[in-house]
Amino acid sequence: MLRLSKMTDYATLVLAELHASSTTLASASDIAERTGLGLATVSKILKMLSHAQLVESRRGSAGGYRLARPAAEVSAAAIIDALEGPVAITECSADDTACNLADVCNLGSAWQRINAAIWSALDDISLEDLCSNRNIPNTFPLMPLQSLKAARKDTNTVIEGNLKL
Amino acid sequence: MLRLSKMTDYATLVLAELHASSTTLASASDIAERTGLGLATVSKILKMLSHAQLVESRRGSAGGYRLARPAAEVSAAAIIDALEGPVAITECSADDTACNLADVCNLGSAWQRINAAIWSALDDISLEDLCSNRNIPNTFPLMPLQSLKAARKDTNTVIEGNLKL
DNA sequence: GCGAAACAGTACTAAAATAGTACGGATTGA
DNA sequence: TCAATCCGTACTATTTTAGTACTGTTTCGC
Repeated sequence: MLRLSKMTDYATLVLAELHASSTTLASASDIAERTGLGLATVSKILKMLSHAQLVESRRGSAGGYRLARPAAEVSAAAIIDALEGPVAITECSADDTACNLADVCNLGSAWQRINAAIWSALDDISLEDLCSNRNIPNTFPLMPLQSLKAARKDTNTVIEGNLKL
Repeated sequence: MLRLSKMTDYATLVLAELHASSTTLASASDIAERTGLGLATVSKILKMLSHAQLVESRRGSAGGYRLARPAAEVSAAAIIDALEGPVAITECSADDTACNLADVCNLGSAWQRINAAIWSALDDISLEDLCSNRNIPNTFPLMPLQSLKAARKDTNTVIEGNLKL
C-alpha cells in the first residue's frame, strides 16, 4: 500500500496547526492540545521538523515553534523527507552501490522514472494546498476534538488517517 | 520513505523471471532456484499474484505458473495492488467513512490529488518496461547468483533492493 | 487405481519497524 | 534562581512484515 507512517500524517496536522497560528510562537503542549495528540509524540515530531528546518524553535520560558518558511514554500516531499528520510524509490536510486541483485533483477531505471514522477507529484503540493483544500464529502458524522485522544486507544475506531498509496 | 515491501520487490523479480521463460510453465521451485529466493516465499508470492490474476496456475504433476497477460499489459500499480492491497493514499481516499480527524486536519483532497498523480505514474510503467530497462551504472562489483541466498541471511550485506519513495 | 509432483490454503513464529514514553540536560526570560 | 520550554537519547510495547511449516487438493503418468 506504500503507506506513509502515522508520524508523517501527524506531522501534517502539526504543521497545519502551526500555519493556522503563524503569527505567534506555539509551544509543543499548545499544539498537542489543539491536535489531540500526545505531548511526547508532538514534541518528537516538532524536533524532527526542526531538524529538517521546516520549523524554527526558540528555547526558554517563552519559547515555542513556528514555521520556518511560508506554507506555500513547504512541499509534501519536504515533509515526508523530514519524517521518513530521503525520497528515493529504491536502494539503487538512493545509493549507487547498494543493489547487489542488479545482475539478476534487470530492474533499474524504470523504478527511477517512477520515482521521479512521484517525487514531482509530491513536490508540487505545498503545505498551503494541504491546508486550504477541504472538499471532503461530509457524509459521515464528525468526531468532537475531545474524543480524539481517547479514540486513539480504541482499536475499533479508525482515526489514524494513515496515508497510503 | 514510503517504501514498498520486500515482497513487492521480490514479486517483480518473480514476474520478470516468468516473463523471461514465458513459453513454458514454470514451477515455484524453478523460480525459487532462478531467483535465489526461498521456495516457501516464492510460493507465497505466486499465490498472491495468482489471486490477483496476474499469473495463471496449473495444478498437478506437470503444473506451474505463467503470466496471465503479456508483460506490456501488467502495470507497476497492478503489481503493488496484488502484493500490498489497493493503491490509495489515505484511509480517506480508500474509504469515505474512515477519517474521523476530518474536522481537525483540514487535509483532504490534496492527498487525493497526490494519490492520483502517483497512481498514474505507477500505471504508466509496465512489467515489460521494468524488465527491458537496464541502464544501471555498473560501477560496483556484481554478486554471483549462488551467493544471494546466503547473503539474505547476512544483515551487513544489502541485497534487498527495497523499493522506497 | 495409485503415487508422485505441484498448486492451495491456513496458521504459526521470528524479526524488524513503528509508535509512544520517559528522563536528564540545556537555554531563556522573569 | 526558578520555571517554562526546547534538546537529545534511550527505552519499551505494539504492530507489521518476513519467512516457514503443514495439511489438503488437483493432475498426470504408470
